[in-house]
Parts: sequence; structure tokens; C-alpha cells
Amino acid sequence: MGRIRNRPPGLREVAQRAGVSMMTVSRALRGVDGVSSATRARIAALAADLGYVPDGHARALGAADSRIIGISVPNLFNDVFAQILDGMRRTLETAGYSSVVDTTDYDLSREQAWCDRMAAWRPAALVLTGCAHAPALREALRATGRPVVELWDVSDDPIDVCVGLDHRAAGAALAAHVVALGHRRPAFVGPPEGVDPRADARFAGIAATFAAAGAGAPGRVGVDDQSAFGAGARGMTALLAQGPRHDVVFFHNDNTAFGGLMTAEAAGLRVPEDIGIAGFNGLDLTRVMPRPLTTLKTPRRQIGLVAGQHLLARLNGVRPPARTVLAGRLVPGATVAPQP
Amino acid sequence: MGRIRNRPPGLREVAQRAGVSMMTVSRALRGVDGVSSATRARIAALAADLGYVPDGHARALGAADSRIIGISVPNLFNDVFAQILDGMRRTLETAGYSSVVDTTDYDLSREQAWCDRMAAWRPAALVLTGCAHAPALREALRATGRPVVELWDVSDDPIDVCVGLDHRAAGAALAAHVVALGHRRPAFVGPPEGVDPRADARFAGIAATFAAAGAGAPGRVGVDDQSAFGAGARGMTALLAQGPRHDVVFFHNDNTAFGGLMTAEAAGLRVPEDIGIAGFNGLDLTRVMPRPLTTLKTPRRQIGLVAGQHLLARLNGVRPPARTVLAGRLVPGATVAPQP
DNA sequence: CTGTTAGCGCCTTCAG
DNA sequence: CTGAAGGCGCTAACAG
Repeated sequence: MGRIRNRPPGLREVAQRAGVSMMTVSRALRGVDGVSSATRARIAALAADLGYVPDGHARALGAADSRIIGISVPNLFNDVFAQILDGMRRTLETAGYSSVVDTTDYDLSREQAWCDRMAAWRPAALVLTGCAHAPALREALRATGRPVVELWDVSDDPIDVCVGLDHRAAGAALAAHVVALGHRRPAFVGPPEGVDPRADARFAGIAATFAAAGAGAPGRVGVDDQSAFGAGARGMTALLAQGPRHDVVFFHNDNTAFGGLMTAEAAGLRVPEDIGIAGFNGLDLTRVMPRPLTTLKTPRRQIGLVAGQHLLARLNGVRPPARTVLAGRLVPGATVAPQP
Repeated sequence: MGRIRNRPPGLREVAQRAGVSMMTVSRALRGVDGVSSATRARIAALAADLGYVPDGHARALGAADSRIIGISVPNLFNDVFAQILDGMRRTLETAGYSSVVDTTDYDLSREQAWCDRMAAWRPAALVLTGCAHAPALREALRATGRPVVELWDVSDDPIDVCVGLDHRAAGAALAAHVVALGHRRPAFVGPPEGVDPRADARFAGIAATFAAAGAGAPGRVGVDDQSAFGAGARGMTALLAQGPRHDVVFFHNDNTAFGGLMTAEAAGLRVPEDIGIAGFNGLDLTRVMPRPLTTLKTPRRQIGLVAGQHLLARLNGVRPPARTVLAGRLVPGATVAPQP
């Protein structure tokens, strides 16, 4: 009692008390075979009540394999990435991996800088958001041959493995619903072009669908703050200033759509009669709104789960499919109605 | 060109090419003095174009000091912790620390289990949410003498250092505003008692304030899902089923308050005329609502910043105040109005 | 200002 | 089934 900042017990201490070599303890505790079950049990008990915790750094050095996984997402101010992370992290944690998370704020150079710093931990794998990265980073990661999972978006030529949504198709599916309701004068509020490739892909899907219906391209309004409700409000204000040019507004996510909806109503417009509003993601918020938001529900949790499983498989030498596309689900809601 | 998965260059390689000893390189790169600025520059340039990245694990072993910080929060499904984290993480990252984040879902035994696993990384410091922890964990952490920051809540007897809000006082301040408007029949919707100590503290502050005004204790409705809008909706539904017993409902956060507000209005009640609604946190959402929510804005970002700075100071041997209380700010909003 | 020596705690490899 | 030797990449502590 009263150990005064003794360093934590190591393999050596456990070995001495057990009267065996360090190697036997190491093998016993790792579950490697080559230890009689009697000694194994004795050692396990001893280790437990000594409070032995293997040193991850020493292990990483010795085994050249670190049990650290680096995960990079744009931000956490939106349930989207929080939910993806949640689904994945539990899987990895259970398997004994710790994750170091970073947020890039949609800045590819920050993503790259982080990966460089991350290299210090010799991570077992890296998880990145999206399939667009600094070219140098792509090459470097591919060259290492380590597992890399790209999340949320998919591509035909992933660095290693990707799990996500086809955002262009999702945008198109949502737009098809709106087109079928008779709308032909769309607008789009989201991040400026070039900032968020997923938003751009959805925009492209929406535009193509309207074009196919003989309508013009959606007017696009760029707003800065990705996550904020206020950004949606500002976007709608900008649109309203243009006069009644549009009959439906697509927002790049539900939060901004909500902000836009509130602003439209505050300006005296009726939704969906005077103007339709569509969001994206199908967050919980959209269901408690007085009129449920017209949106497309994304399989965020499932993406996280599948990504976690594929990553584990990959770490265990099994090669998962290079490209896994999960489907979104249209939520018709009540903020876009048939045009008279 | 075409290096085939060569292991990354180490101190040795840099040293050989520079024609100096490993120690000189080590010192040069760490900015420790005892190296002429000429050699230092030469080494720095060489290291840079070799793409040398020091191995964090080896450093941790050699220096007995890991540059990893463990951070535990209840969840990320709510801007609250995401914003606190954001404020803190940048500070730490800039100083060269990597953070390993965990979510506990308000389960103290999970928090403890995570800390145990975390011990494998010999973290330089630990950051926990709140001041309530498994007793064994408290003792263990105190015994190590390592920096520990408790966030979001404060206590008179922190493990080491705490930075947060006085939740009881915050609840009382919000309630005082509501009492001043003439309300005397409050209800409270939040997690069941015992789940979230901060929610309990706010409830206590609200109850005490109403008691001082001669009113009875608020009826309390427990809802399970901490973050969801739907939880607030269910809470309000439960209250409505009790009949018109209350003239104001306090929700434990803005998200649930929003869900409750929508439900009340859907049930034909006018807010604030028929019933008042108060939230907590002052998230962005509350400002775009048709009537801004009556709430109390919490200094989340500031908590993160200050916590990060105090933590860095502590790591550098400076001892910050053991208890830093940051103030919230009442946002009167428009969902609680004077009683006639 | 620079180099040498001796580990940090564990794992891989090779002997018994 | 068990043990001994050597090294992972780096940094303290001590020489010069």
C-alpha cells in the first residue's frame, strides 16, 4: 500500500513472481500457443491482480505493429460523422485498437499534414473521409501498402478500400422525387463549389436530373459554415433577395435546410405551397419538425459498422471488397408538394 | 525511386548521411541546445528531404513520456462536446500531442474500463468529462500524479484540475428568469436521475429557485436518449398526458427542448402563451427558430480552450488553478413569456 | 559543441 | 512447452 509513483508493473515483474521467464508471460497473456494451460491460468491471474497493463509503445516497437488507427473526418458538428465514427469505433475498440481522431474542416492540406504527423505512431491503418485527397498523400499511402479505408464517399479507384454512398446517385434520387412532383425551377444551397466533393456530387446529380426533365440548372448559393443552421438561413435570405425565381430549394444537409425553412416562413412564404425545401441525411431533427422534411436518409451508422468490419478483416489479412456502396433511402416528408 | 516498402528512415540513417552521431541528430531535431546552428540546419534539411518522422513509440519508451492524451466524453451527438473538443484539440495538437478520444455514453464503468485500456499508451495526461467517476478510478488517477483535467463540470475537490460551468448555478439562473416572469408550476424533462450529474445539478438549481419562490418542486420526466430531438418529443407527450399541470417546461438541453416545443404546438398548445419552454446550451439551432428559444448559453468553446491551455501549462510544470468556473449567459428568447 | 554507453519494455528468433 | 539472446528506435546520463 502507498506505492509512491512506482512505475507500473512490467512483464519482468509478473515473470519473476510467477517464477517463469518473460517470454512465457508474454506468450501466455497474448494467447499465443506454446504455454500449458495451467501456467497460462496462473500467469493470467497474477497479471490481473498486479494490475499489469502491457506497454503499447514497447509492443509497437518490438512487433513493428502499433494497434493505433488514425481517423480523419471533416468535423464533428453534425451527427453525420459522429454517427459514422460511433459505428466504427466500437468495432475497432473491441478488437484492441485505439483510434486517434482528427478533424480537417474540409481542408486537404490539413488532412495531409495530419497524416504526416500521424506517421509518428506507425498506425496500423488509416481512415479518411471521402476519396479526394492531396495527390502526394494518395501516392504515399498507396506505397505503404497499409490498410486505408475511405469513408462516406466511394470511388472506382480507392487508395485501398472504400465504404460509402454514391452521392451523385443520392442527389439524383432526391431530385427525381422532386421532379416527379412537378418542380422545374430548383436552387441549391451548400458549400461553395470545390469545398466538399460530396456536396458537389449531390449537386451534380440534382442538376443532371433536372436537365433530363428539360429544366435549367439549379442556381447555386454558396454558404460558408458547413454545419450551422444559420448558414441555411443566410442562404435562403440570399435566394429570397433574387425574387421568386425558384420553386424548390435543395440544401446540402438537413441543418441548413432547417435554417432555410425557418427563414422562408419568417419571410411570409408558405412551405411547401410557395416554395419547396429539401434537405439531406435524414437526421432525427427532420422527424419532429411540424412538417417532416423532405430528405434522403443516409446509412451513416451502417457505413461505420461495415467500414469497421472491413478494416478489421483487412488487418487480419482478409481482403474485403475494394468498393462497398450502401444505399440511401428517400424520405418524402412534407416540405415539397405536388405543383398545381 | 520504387523503394519497396522500405521501413521509414530512422535517426540512424539521417545520422549516417549527415556524418554525425545519432544523438546529434536527435538533439538538433528536438531543438535541444548543444548543437551548432550550422550542423543543426544541415541536419534539419537532410531530415526533411529524407522524410524522416521520429517514431513516437520509441520516443515514448526512451523518454518515458508519451505525447498521447486520452480524452473521454459521453458522446458526440450534440454540439456540446464536439465544440469543447474542438477548442481543446487544436491547442494540444499544435503543441505536438495526439489525442485518443473515447465516448462513454454516460457509463462510469465504461469510462473506467477505457482508462484501464488507455494506460497501455502511458498517456501524458487524461481529460475526463465531469467530476463524478468510479471511486477506484479517482484514486488510481490521483495516485499517478499525472495531469488530469475534468471538463464541463466543476467540483471543490477535483482529481487534479477542473474547468467548467457551475451547472447548479446555471440552472438556478435560468429558473430565476422564469420565476421572475411569474411561472410557478414547472416541469423538467431530461435523463432519469442519476444518469447525467450535470443534468441533475441543473435540476437541483431549478428546483431550489422555485422552492425559494414558494412553488413546488418541478415534476420530472425521464427520457432515455440523451441527444435526440425525439426524446424531447416523447417527454412532452408524457407531460401532456398528465393534463395542464404545468406552466413551463425545462428541458435538459436545446435539442430535446426543440422536440418538446414541436410536440406542444402539434398538440394545439401555443408557446409561450399556454406553456413556456426552456432549453439549455444556446446552440445555433435556437437562434433560427421562429421564436428564439429561452435558454442559457454555455461557454463550450471557451471551456475547451481554457482546458487546453491549462493542460499544456500543467504538462510544462506550471500549476494552473485547480478550479476554473466559466459563466453561462442567459438568453431570454421568446418561448417563456410573462404570466398574465 | 559532440560522441559513447546503457537502457526503456516488449517481441522475434533460435535453442533447448 | 519453455528459455536466452538480441534488437526495435530513441533518449537520458555521462564523458570528452
